[in-house]
Amino acid sequence: VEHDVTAQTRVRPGPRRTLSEEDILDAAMALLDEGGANAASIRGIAARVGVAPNAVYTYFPNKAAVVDALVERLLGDVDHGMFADPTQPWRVRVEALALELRSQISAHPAAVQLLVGGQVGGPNALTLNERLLELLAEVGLEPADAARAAYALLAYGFGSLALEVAYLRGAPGPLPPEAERVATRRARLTAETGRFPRTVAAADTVAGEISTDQYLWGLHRLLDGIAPAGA
Amino acid sequence: VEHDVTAQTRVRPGPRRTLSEEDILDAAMALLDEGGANAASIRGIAARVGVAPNAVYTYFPNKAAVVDALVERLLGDVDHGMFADPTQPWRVRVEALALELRSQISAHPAAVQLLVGGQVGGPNALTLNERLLELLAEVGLEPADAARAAYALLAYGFGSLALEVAYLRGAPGPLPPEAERVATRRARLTAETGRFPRTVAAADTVAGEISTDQYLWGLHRLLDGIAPAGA
DNA sequence: ACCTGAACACCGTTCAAGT
DNA sequence: ACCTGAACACCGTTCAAGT
Repeated sequence: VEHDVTAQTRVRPGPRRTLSEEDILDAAMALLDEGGANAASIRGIAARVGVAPNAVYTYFPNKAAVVDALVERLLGDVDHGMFADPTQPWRVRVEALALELRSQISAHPAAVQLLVGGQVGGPNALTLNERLLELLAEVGLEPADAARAAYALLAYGFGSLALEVAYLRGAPGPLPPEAERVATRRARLTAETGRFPRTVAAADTVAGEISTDQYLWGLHRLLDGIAPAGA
Repeated sequence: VEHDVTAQTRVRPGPRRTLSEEDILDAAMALLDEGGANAASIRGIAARVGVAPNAVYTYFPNKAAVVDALVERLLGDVDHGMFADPTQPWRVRVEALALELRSQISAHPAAVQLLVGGQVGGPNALTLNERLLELLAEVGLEPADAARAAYALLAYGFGSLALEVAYLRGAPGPLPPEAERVATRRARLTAETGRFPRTVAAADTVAGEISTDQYLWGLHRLLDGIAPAGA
């Protein structure tokens, strides 16, 4: 074997701190988007940032912590602009938040599975809940009803997201355009026309409707029930 | 080494069909309940039913198929009794279905994660959707609104379940009693009193309330919005 | 403190082989 | 058709060691 010069320049252990928590989360998110929930592995992240697998444990205690941080960062990217604007009608503000959350999270479909697995109890998650409670208090709901209403709204938004992403079955990549999703859902069902006529008909009826419109329809029915007077 | 008699009685490959699909699902469910979502592995299932890991592939093509079958069986166990009773008021029937689904699924908390990952498009899932659409049609909703309402109800129920189970953070075992869950949720938050006063207050306000009551409150607000006349 | 190689105890899945 | 052992390409995590 010839004299190996590269052996001396080869990466040696030692403090370098070329990485940051953000770098790791960036890598995790990229893997998530490219390869689905399973692709965001510690080993995959390490490979992507060019480091040994166990080096990740210098930045996060375990994989759950990475996932939590990822979800938190995602929630932190939610734009509070219109939601926080007190000059807007409260329904417009709630709708804006609902749409922001939906677009932010469904931009990374695989993250929804992580969301459901985790606690969603980090600072950014709590901040969102806090702002929502403030708004509901402004509307005139007494604390107990505001609490119940916030829970209901959260559950509905959460569930809609899960239904939307269920379409993918964990397949990697971004969500296809809404029209395509609606068409696919319908096509899958047509085989079942005999046994589930109403389900198929329902897919037909709302076929022209993008799923965001269905999402907003339900949201407003819930709001109707919560504050019927239309304060 | 002495003469090994057991070597001849040792299990040999060959057709025996001592197993059934049901046996495999039973094992998967038991592992799920005992050890959480990760415990329901192909290898774990195989070990529990006393077979080599790859023998499972005689019954199911892959792990996803096992999970799908598990979810389908869970939905098949939902009791349609009161929900199917036409003599009952429609709200009572919807509530009965909502409670049945909730109790059935939260009896196996780890299954919720599987539910979110999968399609929930099997025969039993479609049957539930079909019956719900029938009922909404009986109430007098036109097809398009019935479709939207079914979607909204499904999303809400789904999301509530996810929130309920998020409490566990994937820890194995059954859900603790509701009172305990409410107390734990509150205890976790008290550390944050300064930054999230309303969120903490909300946890206090509804602390005496079991989460099923919160679930039903939201359900009825949604129903109020869907059919305000109270038909 | 930050990183390494090596190892441990796992995964899902495939393949060739036995009955 | 149903099962086996062995293997492949993965996991998350830990440990001892290097700088």
